[in-house]
Amino acid sequence: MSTANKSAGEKTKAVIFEKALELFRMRGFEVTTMRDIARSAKVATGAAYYYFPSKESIVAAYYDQVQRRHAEKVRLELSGKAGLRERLGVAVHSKLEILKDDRMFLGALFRYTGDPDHPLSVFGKGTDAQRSQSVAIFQEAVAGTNVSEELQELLPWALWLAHLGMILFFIYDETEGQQRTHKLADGILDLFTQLIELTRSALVRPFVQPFQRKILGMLREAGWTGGT
Amino acid sequence: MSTANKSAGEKTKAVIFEKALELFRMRGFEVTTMRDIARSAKVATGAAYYYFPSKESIVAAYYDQVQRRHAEKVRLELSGKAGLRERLGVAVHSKLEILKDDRMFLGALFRYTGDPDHPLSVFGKGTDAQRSQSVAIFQEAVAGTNVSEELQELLPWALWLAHLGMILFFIYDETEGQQRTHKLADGILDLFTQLIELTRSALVRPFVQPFQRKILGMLREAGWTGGT
DNA sequence: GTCTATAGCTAGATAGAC
DNA sequence: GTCTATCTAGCTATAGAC
Repeated sequence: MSTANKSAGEKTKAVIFEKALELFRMRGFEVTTMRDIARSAKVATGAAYYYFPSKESIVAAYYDQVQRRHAEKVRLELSGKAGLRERLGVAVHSKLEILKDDRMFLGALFRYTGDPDHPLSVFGKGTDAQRSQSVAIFQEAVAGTNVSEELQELLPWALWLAHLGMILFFIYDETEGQQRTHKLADGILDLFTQLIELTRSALVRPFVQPFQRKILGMLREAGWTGGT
Repeated sequence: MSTANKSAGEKTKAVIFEKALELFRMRGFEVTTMRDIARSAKVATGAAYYYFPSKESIVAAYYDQVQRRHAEKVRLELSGKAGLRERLGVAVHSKLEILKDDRMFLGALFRYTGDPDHPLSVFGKGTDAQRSQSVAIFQEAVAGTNVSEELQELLPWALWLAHLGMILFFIYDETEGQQRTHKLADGILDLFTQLIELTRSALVRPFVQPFQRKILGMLREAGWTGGT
């Protein structure tokens, strides 16, 4: 990272990137222009476009960085933690911590959610790779804990989806340190964990099992493949 | 509707609106320009902006129309239907039917989801009115059926949220007549209904009740007020 | 390969004349 | 209420310096 062992180009790219984030954080995504970014990085507008084909692509690059950091953080903090609930807490809260100063422009990530063909659509083909990486983090959190095989497959996706919802809530959350989001996240994770517990209870299983089966069947019919 | 009993301005506005939808449907939202719309409606660009302050505001007007139609349709089809499951089916499927030709540009509705302050953000203050109207439709569907008071309050919001998700899925659904979405919708509504049934079963209630309470408490802590 | 300077296109949005 | 002219900003293109 930082300035060591980098070609001139990589340095310039890094400066543009950092200045862009600085402006996004200070003023917001919409109002920040590529001209502003270039000026702030002391390069020509063309240079900014040389490294980032679009303004959104800077946010995409930012999110790549977020995911690298998240993966690293989770790997670190997860070692030694065995309980499912605790592991899920690490995965979710560390993500929110990484994002904590960037609520101002995080919304740009959701801009093309409703446009299947856009390269930056959250659910689109263009973001397959990032999505898989993100799901993999939740897979890691779930792995090792003793849940059924079906759940081992389904849970990471459900958690990924839930975590997207949490990020959205996070963006809207104006409470100090976004405690409201952290509390909600804990509540949701508690629910997840307790529901999984229910799955195991011999008394309730006959009632819950059909639901589980139904949900899985439904998702498969809806085109969910579990990760292809 | 149509051309009777309208001032000149209202007529122009209607023409611009219809031509815009025509172009959105044919070519999509992004690639359609305000100039295209104005040209197609045989007015100057400025005239289009006189009636619609932004391109997105045309989609917003479209969505207002959708909700009027939806409310009407639901009121009509709901009369005589008493079962909860059946009533929910009416509410959801009629919505999808109204939207069926407009998947190409429906995504524009989700553009500002991540921007709390934008007037067209799905969860923002600027769309409070539309949101309440939409929730009211689900309230109507739930009303009369015998569910607990707490659920009477919570369900419409949950359904509204679920229906948003369904619309998103709908946009991505390339199957003939979007049957996949309709099937998924049925599956989700089945789940909703069966879970509510569970709530009533004396055998399982002791297990389910705490969950219900926990979810309500969680949502209230997260700022959910149930409709203020 | 890295970058500047500059010019130009497109399209959303606005101001002011009529 | 409608039009013409103009502004702004994302983005492209190019020619040339190093």
